[in-house]
Amino acid sequence: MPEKDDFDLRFFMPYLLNQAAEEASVAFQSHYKNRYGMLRTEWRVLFHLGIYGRLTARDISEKARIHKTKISRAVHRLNERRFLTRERDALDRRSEHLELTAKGRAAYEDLHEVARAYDAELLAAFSPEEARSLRNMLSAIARGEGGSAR
Amino acid sequence: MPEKDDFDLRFFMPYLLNQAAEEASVAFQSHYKNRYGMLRTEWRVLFHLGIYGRLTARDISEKARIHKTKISRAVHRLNERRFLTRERDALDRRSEHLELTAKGRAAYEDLHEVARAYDAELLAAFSPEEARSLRNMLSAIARGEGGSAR
DNA sequence: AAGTAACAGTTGATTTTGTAACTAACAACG
DNA sequence: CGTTGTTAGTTACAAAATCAACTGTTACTT
Repeated sequence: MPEKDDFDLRFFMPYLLNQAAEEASVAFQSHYKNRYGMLRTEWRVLFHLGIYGRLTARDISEKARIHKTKISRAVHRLNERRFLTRERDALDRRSEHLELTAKGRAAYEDLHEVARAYDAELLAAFSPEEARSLRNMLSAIARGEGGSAR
Repeated sequence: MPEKDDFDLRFFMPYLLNQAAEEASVAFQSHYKNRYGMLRTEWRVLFHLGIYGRLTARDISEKARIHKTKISRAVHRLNERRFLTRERDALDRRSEHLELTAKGRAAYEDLHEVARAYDAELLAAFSPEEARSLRNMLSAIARGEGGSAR
């Protein structure tokens, strides 16, 4: 007799994570979308450059775990709109260094502040320990821990 | 002087949630994809019908927070492959009731088991209390709690 | 009833994404 | 050097998601 339902779909992790991610992303999306007409990947690229300063597409791809084609397109658009500059590396002419322009930096700083506020708000319902624990667990899952399947 | 980085993007909730959701979903995807050639939305629809029994597209759309066009297409495909049956409501002929066929139920039961196992595995790195807490927090976020923006 | 609004579900057009194959540049090895 | 292998980034094509408009049906209003 296959024991049926002591396991509820509503608590199935991939599902729950998607729901939560969707909710969180959509709510925040309006900021970079409305204010700067950016797509999610563009916003992420911007954010990485804002934080780390000067990176190649590959650096961003690794740090953010975003596929290089997405990065490529995002960079193209951000450059087109003068949010960043591209500069070929003199020694290795395959790669290029990306950097925010003044305009890009301004957008980053604005959004950074909004992000911080949004984050605080999202976690307001939880205690600091809970929030810390949540972040740690999510990081672990994101890194692909737990899983003999891996 | 705008205080720069006491706030790390890598801990920004929408970002973290997306990473974790992506990781978890992709890892599980192979099961319904390889075994039944289903897409993510199809699998979710199947799962909902498996749990709740008899639903309309709209019910699923609400419960799963999936857009109705996605549901519509998923239902079409699942019906085509005889995983579910569609039946017009006699009283309100706009809506139709969806139900799993024997084949659909078999697939559901199989995947249900796999899901349970996957879930356990995913959470193996955490204690039961941590896991419980994680689920609760994710549910809260998914429900859109915390947020004067709402 | 007639007219308008609201709703379930579908369809088609437009955007985005994902997958593969490609170009250009470097590296390593004989 | 020349061949083979790798890497950074781009592009083309296929798959999928999003958005808007549409069909058919029921509900509401007068």
